Amino acid sequence: MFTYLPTMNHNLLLESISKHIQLEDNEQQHFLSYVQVKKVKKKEYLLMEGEVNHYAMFVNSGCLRSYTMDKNGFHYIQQFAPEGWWIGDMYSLITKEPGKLCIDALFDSELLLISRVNLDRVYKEIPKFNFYFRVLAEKSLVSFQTRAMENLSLHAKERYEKFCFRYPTLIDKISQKQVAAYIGVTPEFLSKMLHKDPKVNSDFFDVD
Amino acid sequence: MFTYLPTMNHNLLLESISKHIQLEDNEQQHFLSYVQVKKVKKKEYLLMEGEVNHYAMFVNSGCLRSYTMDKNGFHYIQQFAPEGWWIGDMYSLITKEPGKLCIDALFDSELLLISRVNLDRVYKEIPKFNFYFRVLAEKSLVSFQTRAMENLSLHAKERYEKFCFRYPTLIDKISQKQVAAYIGVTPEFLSKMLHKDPKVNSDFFDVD
DNA sequence: CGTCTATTTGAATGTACTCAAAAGCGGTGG
DNA sequence: CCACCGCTTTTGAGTACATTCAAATAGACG
Repeated sequence: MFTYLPTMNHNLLLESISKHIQLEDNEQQHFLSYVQVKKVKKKEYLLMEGEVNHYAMFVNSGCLRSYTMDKNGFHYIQQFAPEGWWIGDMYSLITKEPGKLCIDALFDSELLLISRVNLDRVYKEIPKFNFYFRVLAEKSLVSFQTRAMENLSLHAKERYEKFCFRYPTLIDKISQKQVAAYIGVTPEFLSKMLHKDPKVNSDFFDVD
Repeated sequence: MFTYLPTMNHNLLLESISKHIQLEDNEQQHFLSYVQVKKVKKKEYLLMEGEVNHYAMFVNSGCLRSYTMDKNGFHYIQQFAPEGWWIGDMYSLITKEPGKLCIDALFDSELLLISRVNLDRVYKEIPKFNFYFRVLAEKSLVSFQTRAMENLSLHAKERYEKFCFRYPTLIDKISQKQVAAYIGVTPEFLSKMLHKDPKVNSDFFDVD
């Protein structure tokens, strides 16, 4: 038998889990036996439109993104997943049917994968993971409820500010094109928006 | 001691639960002891902006809505909750902090309420409810992920069609104003949209 | 019946898109 | 190390979708 001792690769994930539930040593090892490490290069696909998503993915380093495409080839980014985030096509994971999301890597990344099949085993064998993933799903739900409303009610500039607030570590790492696809405008418009009216606080220049 | 026999009021809820988990008779009674019935009149508030949401609400009959307001007094409807739906301010329920949602009744309605405190007891005393509410949260998550993307990528007309698809029972019951607040347009624009270009399929009228 | 709210309609306006073309930037190969 | 290629960013002119404001009409409810 293998023993599944936690390695450096698992630190971030175990830390996330320990914030919500307490695992016995054997439970931890049992859980980690269901987890595999995967390294991907920038631009590598983890899921393509129309595929069934077999894995929930936890990002150890790097950054993934999930997005949909419309008939005109426009991208709409559903989520970025920097270090410490989970990502996947929840629809496909739940229903086991082909989904509409693409997932790929914005940078070289290291991931932890847990297959849907193993996830079901985890729920059955270590029921407290129902609690962990319930809490995660609820938090994610709040985040998407908020974004759904923001996408209706806010102008592009305000959506840009929300983006900056939500992903402060990404602003200076990803291209404007990615940001545009997240806030739902064309790259051309985002460029114009960021140039005109450069948010100069005129108070700084007030001279008598 | 009271006994908490299921009444007609609980049928819909028990049905929903039984689709996901199986309860022993004593578990069912235990659960129902945490649930209270509430009747509300049309336009009655269940939660106002800035309040802490103490109850998860299940709609037995009638219909609730949750919405936010912007500085101009515009309404943006996050969700309708017709018969058989859960509703609440998930942010406030999770964090125990004041939320930004308002919840009120579109029609006279009958609700089942379970307080956050009792919900925590349920999770502790009948852990399989973690499974039930995890599955619900995941489904709701998918729905809001989808809507967040739709609100970025679709035109008003397409968002209207999605609304019709999502709430087929509501189309002929609620006012255009409510629909406008859900799809994120002004009532004036929705009115124009529904009048011009009345979706006549010209094939039907093709004469040689 | 009267009042209040929802709906309709029109004209002027604004936010964001489309299309086009030029300039900038990064990586790769010779 | 430079030249080239592909992709991103910038900029402009014209357009489209949706809003604002205003006013008239229709509907709902006590």
